[in-house]
Amino acid sequence: MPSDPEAAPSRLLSKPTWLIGQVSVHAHRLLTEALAGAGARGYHYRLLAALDEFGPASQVTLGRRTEMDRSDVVAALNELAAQGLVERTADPDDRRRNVVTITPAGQGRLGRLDDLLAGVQDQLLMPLSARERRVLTDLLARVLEHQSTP
Amino acid sequence: MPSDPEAAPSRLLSKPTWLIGQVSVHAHRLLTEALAGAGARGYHYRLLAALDEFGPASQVTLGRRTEMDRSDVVAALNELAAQGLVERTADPDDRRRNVVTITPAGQGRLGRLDDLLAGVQDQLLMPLSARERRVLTDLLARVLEHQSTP
DNA sequence: CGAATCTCAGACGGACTGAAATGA
DNA sequence: CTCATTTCAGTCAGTCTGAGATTC
Repeated sequence: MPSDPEAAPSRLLSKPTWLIGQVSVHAHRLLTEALAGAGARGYHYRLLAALDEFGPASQVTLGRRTEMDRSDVVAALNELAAQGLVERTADPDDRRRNVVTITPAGQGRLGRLDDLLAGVQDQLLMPLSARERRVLTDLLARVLEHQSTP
Repeated sequence: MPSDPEAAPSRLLSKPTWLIGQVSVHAHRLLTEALAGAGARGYHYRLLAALDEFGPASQVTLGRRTEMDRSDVVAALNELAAQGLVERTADPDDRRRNVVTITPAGQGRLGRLDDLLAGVQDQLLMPLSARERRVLTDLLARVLEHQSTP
């Protein structure tokens, strides 16, 4: 019976795809727990961030910007609207569309979630210096950029 | 209507947790597709790698080493055994246990999957130099290490 | 007519839980 | 009796698909 029964095979530990997957699981758990503590979910933050940055938008556009399924956009907006954080109004130019707008309350909420998520980044990247964090972010962004432009 | 309807909010694009999640999704897709082309799944590779590196082991031990659920270990081993890549034998010291062993055919298979996965790493990290790849791997490993030892 | 948008109900694959069977 | 291991059936949450209603 070998020494450490918890150790992962070195084949896996040395593979970027494995490391990224493991870190991603960890990050997702930190994120979900922090948001749950504030009564929110990742979908809510994504939608509020998109509305705050780009202004009012239709639901399909929101789905594209936040990488969300059309179905999940509907459900998450229902929850946000019930709390008065966004408003749905019929688009006068195209009455198939809902134009979704962030409310002042929604912006306040977004600000508080921003602080919360900044704490999560800090928690995740604890072992790295400020410089190393920038390097990591830069490398990841470049890998991601290349994905969309092959 | 703003310019690029595909652009994600900068709040998200600048957050390590978001970047890691996006890269992880991309990496997982590359991995799954490559393995599917060879008629395999990630679980198969993980199990073969653990068996090759640490030698014969019980199913619970394999589950801990590969981060797999006990249930999924059973199913994946069934598939590997059906192809003659592993063998299950009763442990003479504790007959509750199955001792799982990799066969020569399994080692051959593992070698071929290794080549395949090396290609996937290359594909994922295409935009980075060899040095940058090492830096990225090192930073990720340190973040991960800190997770288990808080 | 065909195409796009919103909405809901249900499907679908992956991960996990519970419990039976076996044996220490 | 209690605990550990293997195994299967079933559950569960997250994501996506199909279809209907509406409007262009």
